[in-house]
Amino acid sequence: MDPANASPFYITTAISYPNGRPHIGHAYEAIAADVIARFQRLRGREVRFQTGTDEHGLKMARKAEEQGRTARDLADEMAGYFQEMCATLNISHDRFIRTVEEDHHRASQAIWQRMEAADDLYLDRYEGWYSVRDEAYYDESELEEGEGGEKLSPQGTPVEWTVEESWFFRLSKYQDRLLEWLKAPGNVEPASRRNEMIAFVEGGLRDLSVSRTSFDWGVKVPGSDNHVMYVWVDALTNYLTGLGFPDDSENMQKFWPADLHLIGKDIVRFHTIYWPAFLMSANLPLPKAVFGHGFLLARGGEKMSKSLGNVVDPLELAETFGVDTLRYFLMREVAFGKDGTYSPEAIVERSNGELGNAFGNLAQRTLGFIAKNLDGNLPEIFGHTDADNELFQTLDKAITTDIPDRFEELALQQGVEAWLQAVFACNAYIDAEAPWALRKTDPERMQTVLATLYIGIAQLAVAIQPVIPESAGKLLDTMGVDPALRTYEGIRSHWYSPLAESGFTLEKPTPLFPRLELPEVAEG
RNA sequence: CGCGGGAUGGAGCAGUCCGGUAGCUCGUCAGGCUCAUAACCUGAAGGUCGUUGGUUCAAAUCCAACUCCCGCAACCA
Repeated sequence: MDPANASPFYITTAISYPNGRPHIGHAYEAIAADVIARFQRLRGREVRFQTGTDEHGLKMARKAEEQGRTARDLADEMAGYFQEMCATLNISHDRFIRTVEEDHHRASQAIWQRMEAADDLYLDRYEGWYSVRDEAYYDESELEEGEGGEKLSPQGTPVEWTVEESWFFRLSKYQDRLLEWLKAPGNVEPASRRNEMIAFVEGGLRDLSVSRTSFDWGVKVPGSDNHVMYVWVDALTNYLTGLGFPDDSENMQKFWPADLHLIGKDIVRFHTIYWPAFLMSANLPLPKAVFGHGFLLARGGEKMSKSLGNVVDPLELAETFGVDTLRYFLMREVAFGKDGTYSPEAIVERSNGELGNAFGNLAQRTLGFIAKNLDGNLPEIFGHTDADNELFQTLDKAITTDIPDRFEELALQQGVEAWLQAVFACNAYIDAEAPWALRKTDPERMQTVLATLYIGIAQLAVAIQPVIPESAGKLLDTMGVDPALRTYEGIRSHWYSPLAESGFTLEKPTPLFPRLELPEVAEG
């Protein structure tokens, strides 16, 4: 294998702020990251995949206070929901990190001390209009008048005049180096996000307030016990914590810098300006790529009574439509990096049309035919024709080039599209060769055709595993494909004849993706 | 000058960074097949790529201006 492909791969999602239950957006990000992680494993890379929750900060503290309990208690409950979501959606993370964990406090304090040692932190006084909701200070000139004459942030959120002693980070010092990093293609994607960030930095950077004294729900600043770190300082550090930082651990050596931070477009600034600056200060390598995906929106026109357009609980969606169907839909429907829409109608349409009719039915008609007409014995190959070889070439191109290349460049939608085209090619092949007709006229040719399809279906199943791991795995199990062969390389090897000769018997298959009906509407 | 997203055949969308036969899914029409989850396959119709101007041998794609639509309560990805 190519050494570049064999190198370790570290991918992270943003850690979720758990002051509410997981919504479809959290699910979207987790699924996308999982697809990428599984894809890289298929390529033979050693993958580390981290997700988790970002539990500190004033909003959590306030929320807990409102509910009359401790922040930790609230955090424990909410983190549980996020862990449950990951489990339900079949997310294959190696670590679910919680920022309240002991090792994370240690890591955050360590990076702080490094920044301090670099002379990048200084104590000063901060006063200004602070929006709790935005967790940001605003300049007087930025404020707007509310209806009652009260002051509002540019986002329309309430602001309070706040004075506090604060540690500051010399962000301005890194302006030039940040620009250089930002401008290198590949570091920040998609390009539209990159350009926004470049414009932001070119507008000039101010030093960043990085500690708070007004509450204590956070990581203590070393040597300043009345300060807790600004929530983003500790949140971003999670990517290091999970690798064992500050220790010179095996994982740090193997996986840092991260290959990909997958985040939402709303927090690109934190990940492509603050985070690289912190790392520069701490003298650590910068992540190789930060990708800001788009948001998922409910499709408009929700007045239609049969629309379920407002269902946003990802677990409910998974329950209604199936985990793999949801995963497939999100990857297939939305151009990765742009905003997208979802609706029950669209999910049902994709599932029935593409998973059910195209792929599921291809497997069903082929495997069912073998089970029925050959007593489940795998068909023998009596020499391939041009048509067979053409199909093999099409499939080979799909699984060696079209699909992996698109996935590699995070064009996930197009990768799935390429897979679907290969599925169509198999359906066209079976129609053209018509094994049901060959059954009477040329049984040997019939067997060869079925064997060709068997190989093709296995390749298709392997190729789409990252997206629909459970269904693809189940199909490959049914087909008797050794798990060790379920990689892009493995499934191209000479596995079919050995399997056929091993005496393996195919059971009568059951439909992989049953037809979905649009759920009955329970309009609230 | 609030921020951002968008305008591509009937619907929903890719493609726009790196100009060069306009692509996909669904729908429609016609035909084929009947192994299969009433699924599959083939063919066809249907687009001046929002407008205007510019650059160019060549623009959906680059530049300028303009028009229209959408989101910005909460949660935030």
